[in-house]
Amino acid sequence: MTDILDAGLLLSWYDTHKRILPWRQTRDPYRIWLSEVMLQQTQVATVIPYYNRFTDAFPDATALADAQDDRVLKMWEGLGYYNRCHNLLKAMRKVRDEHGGRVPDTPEAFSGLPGVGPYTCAAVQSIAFGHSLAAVDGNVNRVVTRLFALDGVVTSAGVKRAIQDAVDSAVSETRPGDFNQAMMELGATVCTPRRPDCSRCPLRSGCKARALGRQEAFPVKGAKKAVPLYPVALAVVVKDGKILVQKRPAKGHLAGMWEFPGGRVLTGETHEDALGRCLMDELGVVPAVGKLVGSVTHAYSHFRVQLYLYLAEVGGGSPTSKKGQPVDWITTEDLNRLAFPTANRKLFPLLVEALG
DNA sequence: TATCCGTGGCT
DNA sequence: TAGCCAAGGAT
Repeated sequence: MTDILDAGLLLSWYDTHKRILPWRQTRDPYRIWLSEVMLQQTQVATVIPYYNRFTDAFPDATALADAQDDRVLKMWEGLGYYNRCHNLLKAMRKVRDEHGGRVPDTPEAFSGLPGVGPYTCAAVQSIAFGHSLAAVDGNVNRVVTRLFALDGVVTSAGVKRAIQDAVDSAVSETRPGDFNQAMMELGATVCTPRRPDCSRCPLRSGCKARALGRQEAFPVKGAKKAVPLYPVALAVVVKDGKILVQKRPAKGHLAGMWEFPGGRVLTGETHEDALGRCLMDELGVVPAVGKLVGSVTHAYSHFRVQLYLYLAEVGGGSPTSKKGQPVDWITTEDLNRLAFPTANRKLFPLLVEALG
């Protein structure tokens, strides 16, 4: 019953054991919001330096709204899920233009902003404004499915409803922000995916999974899909000591990031075939493909790639964007001024060595 | 409901 | 080592 998820026990534990984190040293809704977006699917230790750089460079919502897209994306570089960055920027501009620069203080107004889903809305509105809304994230899923030994795949409608009902009933009316953070803190530091330390858990006496000795059996996950490996051929087109780079489209995979031209090697194609096809489609040029600079592999969420980087030159004509994506010639020093995906960035040392 | 969307740390 | 996982949202 309500004893199983006891907000009083949880809050007492949190008061004693919570970690000191940068976004816990402020009540600024903008900073709390920024931290929540960065923390989506991203670990605390990874976020901290990014959060500190952002708050230094953009101390409030209007400062971020006024910033140039490329500068913000460059600061996000390496954090992943780049649509979070694009949506955050869109949202800040709405805050500036439609809310007088103040973060909306009601769930109704806040939840309509780009990149703000059910979790982020509940987290920000409870932590920053004291609204009694229960936030459900991966930690909460794990803690609650264990407390109540919820069988069934955690992403199924029934289990999701059971989890939401449990936290809705338990969330503190007086300290909802701390309640939400306490649930997540418990999941992150005690009720961990592997080898949870039940001896340190304030809710251990009522935990059904522990009573069954099956803590690690929850949450139940669905079947996982195999991830394909795609070969990708890329070109370092060199001319007058400069390198050709292009910007990815504003939507989709790695939106707005810069990269070397090239693309998937289709079945039956040679690497040179693929480079010829891709550079003609994207830039309207026929490359003279030279030696292989090097190769790296990289894993994304739903597929892996093996990148093969080739030296190349273009003869007559100059590369021109055929798909509306900006194109630029840059020096090796400029590589660090633009936002590149990590997979491309892995190739930089090989490239610098090859161009020696 | 299922899939897409990154990266780094951990075991 | 290879897979798992993390303070999710959009479509």
